Formats: sequence, structure tokens, C-alpha cells
Amino acid sequence: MLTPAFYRRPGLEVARRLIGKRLVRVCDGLRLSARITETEAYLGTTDPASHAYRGRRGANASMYAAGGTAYVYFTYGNHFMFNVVVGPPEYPAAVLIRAADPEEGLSEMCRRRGLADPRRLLQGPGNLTRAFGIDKSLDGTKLCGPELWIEMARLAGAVKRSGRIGIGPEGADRLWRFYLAGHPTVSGPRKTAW
DNA sequence: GTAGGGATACACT
DNA sequence: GTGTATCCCTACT
Repeated sequence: MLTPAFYRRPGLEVARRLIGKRLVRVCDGLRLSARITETEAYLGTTDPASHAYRGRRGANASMYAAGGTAYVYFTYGNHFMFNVVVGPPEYPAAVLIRAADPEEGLSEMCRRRGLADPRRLLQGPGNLTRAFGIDKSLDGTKLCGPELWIEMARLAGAVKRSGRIGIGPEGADRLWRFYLAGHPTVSGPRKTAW
């Protein structure tokens, strides 16, 4: 299991190093796991795309927790987003987990998603939280079990970076998205995966 | 291309 | 308290 020290590193480093790691969820007694293939960093109060840009709010409180905390929020009336808080306490920064490659619990993920294609089960941040049963109840919990944690795993492939997806023009010039090059689970328009 | 969905923040009574 | 614009999206056409 990744230790708190891993998450205390600078945000961009954590975002890059999370690619290839194994996200594990125990839900209703079932173990689900997947290798992370795509992340995005949202760092500090000077990043216009970050929820912490306008300071502390009720909904973003978890971003101010210590590295290794889960930050889960709800958006667009439909979707939960799962972020990993990074850096020291009181520094608001998090890495959004955007996509992963399923390993264990395939049939359960298929059931939750109403879908069979393993490439699409965890493709996109809203799809990933749905398949993993991640919701607001996990917001603020520590990523060291028993319901949710991230494990060490060897990276197989090259990590590339690009601008972030789904944000406005503000902050779009920052290349804070990381993904496993050429992997079929990576989300977003294909043209952004250069 | 766009409808859909609900929480939130903020500007107004 | 009410109105409304926004939001790190998805699933359709």
C-alpha cells in the first residue's frame, strides 16, 4: 500500500507516479481493482482550474487535508469525481483519477456500469467512480483502507502529458494531465492524446 | 452537437 | 429566502 510519504511529494510528481499503480476498492465484501492509466493535477490557490482557486469552501474542505486523503465531489447532476489529495496539510491540492484498466471484480464493475467492454468500464472520471462504487461517503477518508487504497505496482509503458480536459481556457496551458501512452482506456478526445 | 441532472456559490431581495 | 449561472461529465443523436 502506498504510504503517506508518497502523497506528500509535489503534486505533479504524484500525478505522474500514480500512473500504473493499483487502485483497490472493497465494496459489499467484493474486491475491485484496476491499474490507473490517466490522472490530472489541480494544485494550490493559484491554479484557475482548481476548486481551491477561490479559497476554502464547504465542498472543497478535503483538499486542505493531508496528502493521502480522498476528495470526492459531485458534479453535473450525475457524476462523482475521485481525487487523491497531495502535499502537506493546509495546502489545497489534489490529483483527479480519470481512467484505469480493470483487473479484479470485472463482473461487478460490468453490473454497475451496465456494460461489458473492459476498455470502457473505467474510462472517464464519472464512469470510474460509478464502476467502483465511489461516492460522497468516501470524501475525506484516508487512502489506507479498509474500503479504498492504492498499491504499488510496476509501470509498464511510457507516461505522456498534455493539457487538462474539461476545464475552461484558464489554466489550459498547464500540462498537468498524465496518461499511459497509447492505452485503450485513456479518456478524452483521441486528438488530445498526442 | 446537446439534453440531462443536482449541488453549490453568489448576487440579489 | 429566491434566482440563476456554473460545474475537473456522460450518453445519446
